[in-house]
Amino acid sequence: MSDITDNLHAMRHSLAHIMATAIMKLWPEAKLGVGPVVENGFYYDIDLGKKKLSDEDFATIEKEMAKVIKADDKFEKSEISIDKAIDWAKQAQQPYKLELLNDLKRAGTTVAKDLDSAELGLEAKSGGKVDKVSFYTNGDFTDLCRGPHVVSTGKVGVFKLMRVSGAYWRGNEKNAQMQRIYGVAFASQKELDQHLKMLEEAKARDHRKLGQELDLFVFSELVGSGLPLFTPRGTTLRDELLGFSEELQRNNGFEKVTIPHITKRELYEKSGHWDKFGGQLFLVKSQESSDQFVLKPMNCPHHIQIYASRPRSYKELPIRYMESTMQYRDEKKGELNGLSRVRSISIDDAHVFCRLDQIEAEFATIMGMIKDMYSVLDMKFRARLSFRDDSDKYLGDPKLWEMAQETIEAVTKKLDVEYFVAEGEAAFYGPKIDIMVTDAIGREWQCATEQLDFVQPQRFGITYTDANGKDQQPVMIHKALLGSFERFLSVYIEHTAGRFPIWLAPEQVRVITINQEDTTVEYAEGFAAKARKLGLRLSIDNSNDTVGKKIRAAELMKVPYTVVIGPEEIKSGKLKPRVRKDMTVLDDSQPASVEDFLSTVAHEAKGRVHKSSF
RNA sequence: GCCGUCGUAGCUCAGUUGGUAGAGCGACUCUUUCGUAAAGAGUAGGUCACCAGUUCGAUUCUGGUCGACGGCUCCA
Repeated sequence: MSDITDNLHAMRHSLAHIMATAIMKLWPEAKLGVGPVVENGFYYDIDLGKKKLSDEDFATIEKEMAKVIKADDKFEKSEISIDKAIDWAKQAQQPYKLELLNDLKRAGTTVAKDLDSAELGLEAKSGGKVDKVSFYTNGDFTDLCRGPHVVSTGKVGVFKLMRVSGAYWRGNEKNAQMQRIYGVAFASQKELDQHLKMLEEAKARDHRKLGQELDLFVFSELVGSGLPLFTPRGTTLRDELLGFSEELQRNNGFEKVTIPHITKRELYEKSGHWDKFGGQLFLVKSQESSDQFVLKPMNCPHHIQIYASRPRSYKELPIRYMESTMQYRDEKKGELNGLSRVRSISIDDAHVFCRLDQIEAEFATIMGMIKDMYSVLDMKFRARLSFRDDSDKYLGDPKLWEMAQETIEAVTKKLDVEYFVAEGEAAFYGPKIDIMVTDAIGREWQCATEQLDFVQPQRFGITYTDANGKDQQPVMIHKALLGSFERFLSVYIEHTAGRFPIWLAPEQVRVITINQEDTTVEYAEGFAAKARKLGLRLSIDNSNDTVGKKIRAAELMKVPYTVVIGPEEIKSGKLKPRVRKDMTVLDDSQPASVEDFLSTVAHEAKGRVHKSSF
């Protein structure tokens, strides 16, 4: 961490203390949980008993915080023994702090793994055993804390309380529900303003809002929550994206397969998913037999069955199956959100079956496709190498894991992809590379992924015959370029703010007639026929509205090209296309012949031309 | 699933301290035939999310269900 981010971290953390100071003053009965730093600010979990905070309380708390800041009290650090700390917690009537300290005393540094140890007064001593804890005091407020803090309460930059929400004590839903008060904080007013502006921009781009306005997808209470219905426009988007993904994959030796959407539950018992995710599977009961079916939550076990349908030779590896049909996961209600979290998911999924010595090349091929994909989509990304930690939730031979993680890192380096390692983010069956895509307003999202899997080939006992006639176990690689289409669309709609490049635009050209006379309408229809011959998607607006109003309607739908047709065009055979302002290929200052215009647009669409900024 | 907020026309919203509701946009009809972001007039459209309860009477109060939003938690 640089000095600047270090200082920002200290400021945010100090603000958490200042907020706690203010709240203790306003509600002395408050019981404090923990108050860590998060991405753009800080929060503090607080148990206020029956008092429910709302947005209206923020002004009061902020005012009280301002007093603390104005006092400019020094943050004084003190170190005391655990036993004394426990006495302090009892005296201060802080049961949550007391619980932390008791755990700390009982288990040393291994305690409270579910919490960020930086927020506890936990000093990791070389021996691994904690005997002392540190406290910070500002004015008459003292809190168990490791720090770091700024020198005094006056040095904390600018902040704003944003929201309050429920949060379980120590993240466990069996524990008490506390109130999490969340604030953002920056070094300067300018940075805070920028952040607030970004949030506003994000709200304006919200894919749920744009999805409705641009007529891309809808939900129906009768169908159910988390089950989006894609309109013709939305389906065009999906199909174009899928077409591109499949084209890339086909060019790299992937073959499409087709599987049913239901399967006997035994398939997932064998794969290990039933144990791990059984609660999130939709069950389907047969009325003809005693079979218990489930809706497929994934495709890999099916693909394994295709692989396993006959003996395989080392010569035919790698075998690469792709598949993008819908999958179903019974996500928890409260987690559903627009398209970004749904219960019906389609992924541009594929599974590679290969030999150990082919892993590196396969990973490189997939990374190459990811680069192609996001270059055309005009989105920057970096790779998160999701490795295991030392917990016991992972299956398979640790040695293989280690070897695989090394290979993955080597490939990423070799292909010159920016990356970082995230321990503990691996799937239970193997390490993976997750692609973190940055959108136009700077937010990062996980989209593409490639994952190594040693576990399923073993569980299903699939083999190939090597050069010596011996059975060997292949390795599996799971991959997705876009990831879930639903999720990707949510990201991409917000990235582009609905201004899709020509190859993805559901409606590429809109033809507006200046009047409803036969000659005008016939000319427009002739124009449309020529355009459709070139594979363009367009519509004619010959409604009885003014030209201005029809232009406005096309603008609101973010149609890339709008063409007005009237006596002038019919006479000259030339068009003056109105070009959506972010488009760069066609210049709308000059009239163009019908043929030139259409071939330019068709060429742009076919070439998947994108522009450089949204 | 949990905590909190919310649900009035296709959309955005107003309103009813309990006596079954209104605007703008959109749709439809007519007039207008128009030159690059809203032409004018009229008409239709609502079991006030759903189901119970209280009440002479519920869209309004109470309870439950469903759905949405902000978080928590989870994410193959």
